[in-house]
Amino acid sequence: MFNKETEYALRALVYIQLQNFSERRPGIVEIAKEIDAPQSFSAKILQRMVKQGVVKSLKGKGGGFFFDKEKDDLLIKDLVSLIGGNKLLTECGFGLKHCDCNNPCPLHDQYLPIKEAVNNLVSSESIQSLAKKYTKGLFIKTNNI
Amino acid sequence: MFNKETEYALRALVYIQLQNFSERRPGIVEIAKEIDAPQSFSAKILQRMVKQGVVKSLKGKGGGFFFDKEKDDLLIKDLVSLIGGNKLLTECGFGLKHCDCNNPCPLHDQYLPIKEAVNNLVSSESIQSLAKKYTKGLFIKTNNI
DNA sequence: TTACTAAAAGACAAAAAGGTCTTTTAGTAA
DNA sequence: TTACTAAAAGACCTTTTTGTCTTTTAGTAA
Repeated sequence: MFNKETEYALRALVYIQLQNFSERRPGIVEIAKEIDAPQSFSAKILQRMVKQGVVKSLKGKGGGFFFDKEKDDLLIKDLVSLIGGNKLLTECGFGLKHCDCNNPCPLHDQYLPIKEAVNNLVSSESIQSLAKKYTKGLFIKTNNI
Repeated sequence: MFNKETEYALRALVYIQLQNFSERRPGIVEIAKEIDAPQSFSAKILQRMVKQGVVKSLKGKGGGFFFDKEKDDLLIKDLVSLIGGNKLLTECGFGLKHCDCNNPCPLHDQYLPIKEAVNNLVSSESIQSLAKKYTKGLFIKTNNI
């Protein structure tokens, strides 16, 4: 559904939030290991996230990544559009440049509800709501990856 | 939703079927132009389709691509799995290697019905059913791309 | 203030996706 | 049988995605 960058960002941010709930600030080595993603690549992605104000970081001993508690939850939709997106949300399944209800491609009728469901998913869930699913004990292992 | 290769194959095959309905066998130059796809790339893709028995071709003057009328309709699902697939159908939205109802990722519950809808789409539509939508006058321009 | 820890920056590299070009082969029609 | 048309084959190229590596900067704690 998402590209690798978005996927790693998603997992990393959920992990950071989960640790933040226990007043911990995980560092990049720990994060990459726990979410099973390449360390340098994850570092690069998180750096971008910090630059864009999505998450904060602290250097030096005891440092790591954390969310600003004052800030609103981060919707998956906003994360996705920040990184560059999910083609499912915008593009025509048949590849037409101008496909809509008035001028539909042959897949349009069946594809539209799928798009809407994806849109609904990314609009209704946030990094925080996903992290809470872990804390609610719905998942046994954090690193079941 | 699909990668470029699948998308071009889909459009090309629908166009071929549509022309076949009028007893025509379009050549690669015509096909590429009508479906708005790179000619050489489309040629390569259709050659693979011929090799795999999905569609037939005839060389020389008056030649071109055509479907074997004796054969069953080609489901989009089968085309997709032939080319290499649609990640939407198989992969976990969160990127977990082992994600299922017993061990769900935090996106699982919302993502599952989406997957099912995609599966339903590709299982219920075929090149022929899509081509028929054009012949039924649902679309004004064939090359509205 | 020194030693250590951790993020920041960005050049570089590998792999995959997407695409082009040239030559060969096969068939048709005149 | 010649000229033409069209697909087949495959080497090669470009761009994007995914990822690595090294150096620098910043902050913390002792």
